[in-house]
Amino acid sequence: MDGREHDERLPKTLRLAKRREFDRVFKAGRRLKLPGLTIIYASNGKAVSRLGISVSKRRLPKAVQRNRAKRISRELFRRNKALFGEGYDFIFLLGKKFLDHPYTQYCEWIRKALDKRKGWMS
RNA sequence: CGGAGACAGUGGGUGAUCGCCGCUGGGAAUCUCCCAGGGGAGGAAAGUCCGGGCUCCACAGGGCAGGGUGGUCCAUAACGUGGACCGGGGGCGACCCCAGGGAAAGUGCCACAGAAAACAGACCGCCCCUGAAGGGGUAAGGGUGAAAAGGUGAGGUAAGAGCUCACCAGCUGCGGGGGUGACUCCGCAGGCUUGGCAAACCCCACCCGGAGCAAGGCCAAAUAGGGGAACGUUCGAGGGCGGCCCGUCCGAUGUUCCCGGGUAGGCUGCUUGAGGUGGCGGGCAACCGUCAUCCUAGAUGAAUGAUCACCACCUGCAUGACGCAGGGAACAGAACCCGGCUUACGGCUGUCUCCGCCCU
RNA sequence: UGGGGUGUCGUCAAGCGGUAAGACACGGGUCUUUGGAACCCGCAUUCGCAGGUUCGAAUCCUGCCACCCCAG
Repeated sequence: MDGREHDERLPKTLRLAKRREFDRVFKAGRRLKLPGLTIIYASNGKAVSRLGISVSKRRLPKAVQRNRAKRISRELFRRNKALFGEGYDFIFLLGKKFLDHPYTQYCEWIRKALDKRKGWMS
């Protein structure tokens, strides 16, 4: 894949960082369920789409597991930014089974799921 | 060769592509981007079980309450940690384990069994008196129990008993030798001997103020409210001065400005430290001194990653050799910083020691 | 990050140094044509785990493990 054509960067400005931002998406967002992963999204009125990750200490009790799950989640968003369009905030809500499936499997699932919901873009 | 004991080290590497967070330099340019360089998890970062530094609060000194520690001497900033030694226990041994002060200050507990479980006492028994019932003496033997009031031998006696004696064990006191000390060795005297549990209450000695970096410090929107100044408006409510009007002051209200507290948010604390490495010196050692040298993460909805290839390195098969297949790790992720303890952990390497068997 | 609490049979639980109450459930039996109810009997050798103290530990001490709750 040619990195110059697609912007695969993910600086802090494309991340949700405040409690209010998370609360807004949780309250107003629509949900998309995958095994071990729930994607919540809501439009944000900006020119870019942003990512927030939420993982419960109850579901993944060890810090190593949580860190790894977050990193894989970031890669999923970063390498597939084109799929997520513009002007939306996404929250990846990670579950206990998230680490049971490999990265490539989730790439496939997200691609299919977002294709099916083409309508939400327009 | 096999088994065992005590320790120490290591905790993957190279390359490619796409990313993340600080730092330094430069450029856009205004609080965000771009380029280059360099840095970016651990031996336990963990559990949060102890101890300190640091910060704020409290505080004359001392005591009480509460909590902790518990052989001795060292080490240390300090410790519940470490070292050496003493005492006790386990192992053929290398070696390992021990909260290891006080029970003749006091209180309490010791189930069941047993006569009796702690100022002793007497079931069977033994002995004496006696016609028997019963009375008296005794603690050697039996039996119970986790534990039964020194052990062995001799004398002694109606039968017996430290009742007497010798030796042994233990206790107390004194003297002497060794050791800083815990303690140990030797001698003498005493009374013959006084159970266990203080991780039961307790006594003794020593130690401990409380909270925690979300500590603490600084900057500071919006909104509401507080203080002050200036100007202005009108029904000027109401009130003070005044006999009354006028006037004047306070004042509800409006605009502007200033001040202080302070929320969101931001900055700081924030990484150079009881620091690492090496040499020399002191000490049995823990550790200490000194010289040289090095700078080694600072995130904050929280960076240190993903994908691919190859290789160290393991496992299995095959073994004359080449090789083939699979895996490519385990435990685990910094959150103010150190010293310990404890727990988790795949594989590999090294040093010293003990026991057994065989060969020379 | 800091603080607090609980682990005893399948479930709810008492016991707090001396052979581990009880209830429900479960298994067997009596009764009944059968089922239910009732009655009788049975049911914890690891009291979360590992050491230690004690003659003796679910209970006391130490170290772990798991779960739950609270503050921000």
